[in-house]
Amino acid sequence: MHIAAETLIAALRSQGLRITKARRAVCAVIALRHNEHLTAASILEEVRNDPEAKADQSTVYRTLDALEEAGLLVHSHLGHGAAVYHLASEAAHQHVVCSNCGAIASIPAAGLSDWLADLQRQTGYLIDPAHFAVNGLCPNCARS
Amino acid sequence: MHIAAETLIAALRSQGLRITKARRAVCAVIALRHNEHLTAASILEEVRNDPEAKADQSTVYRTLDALEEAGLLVHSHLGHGAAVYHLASEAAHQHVVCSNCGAIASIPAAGLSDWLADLQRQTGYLIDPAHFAVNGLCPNCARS
DNA sequence: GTATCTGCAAAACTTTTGCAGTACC
DNA sequence: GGTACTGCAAAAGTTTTGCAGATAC
Repeated sequence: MHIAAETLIAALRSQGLRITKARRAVCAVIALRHNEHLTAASILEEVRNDPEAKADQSTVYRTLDALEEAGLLVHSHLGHGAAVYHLASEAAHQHVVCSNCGAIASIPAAGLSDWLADLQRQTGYLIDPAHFAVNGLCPNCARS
Repeated sequence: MHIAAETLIAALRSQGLRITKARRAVCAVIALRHNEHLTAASILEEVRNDPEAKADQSTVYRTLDALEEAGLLVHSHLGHGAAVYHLASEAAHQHVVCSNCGAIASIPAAGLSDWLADLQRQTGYLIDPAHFAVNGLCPNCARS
């Protein structure tokens, strides 16, 4: 799965939002690293490494909010620490979070749709199948 | 499902931990309210309402840690706010969290074991089937 | 008696917000 | 030119930690 920073930028523009250096920088990082588990902190650090572009913490958060509002990004609070962001356009996948060390693994969603449909019927909630988290112990921590 | 505060206390004692007023108070709240979605804050408030027993914030957290360490309690960070605690002895269940307002609903686990087994094979993670979270929109928020 | 636990206070961490100035359209 | 965005700084909310004194065993 690949997405260009320009795609994100274009989407922001089409929402009537202004395109600034800070927003370009954040979009660039997301486009480049979307297959990792991005946190606001890691995005901020990455942006700061780029001598061309700088953006404040609050601007990063505001940009992430804007992207989420535009439906391009989703985030959630998986473990004990910071929220994880990823592209809404990515294939649905699950996260497994280590209860001990916080390590995160991804696995594709499969064999879940029936269960999710049931869940939706039972709770009345509109389930977001693209994103949820399972707790467990990662191989390392399980050994101890 | 019912559990007595004494059961929790006994478990702590059997771990070689000392039984104090603060720990009794926290255990009492958990025993009483375990079917709600307990947060550290709500437990603290409850303990403070009891004129007999008082416990500091940090003591509540440390007691919750101790109970978790003893395998009696689990907690996880479901939404944007505080972590939710519940008894490990409770029947496995899932949480559905509203991405918008943070409302939480529970549903029983069913039809998931196969999928979880697969997940365990694929990731090497030792999955905790008793606890995980699905994101979605609650009926109220879904309407808007 | 002594190791463990508590309360207090302060810090750590993530995220949000107010506001004056900057820059996009 | 005017509105939207940015940076800075400070606050809010949850959880952790250091330490001196208290208490369970």
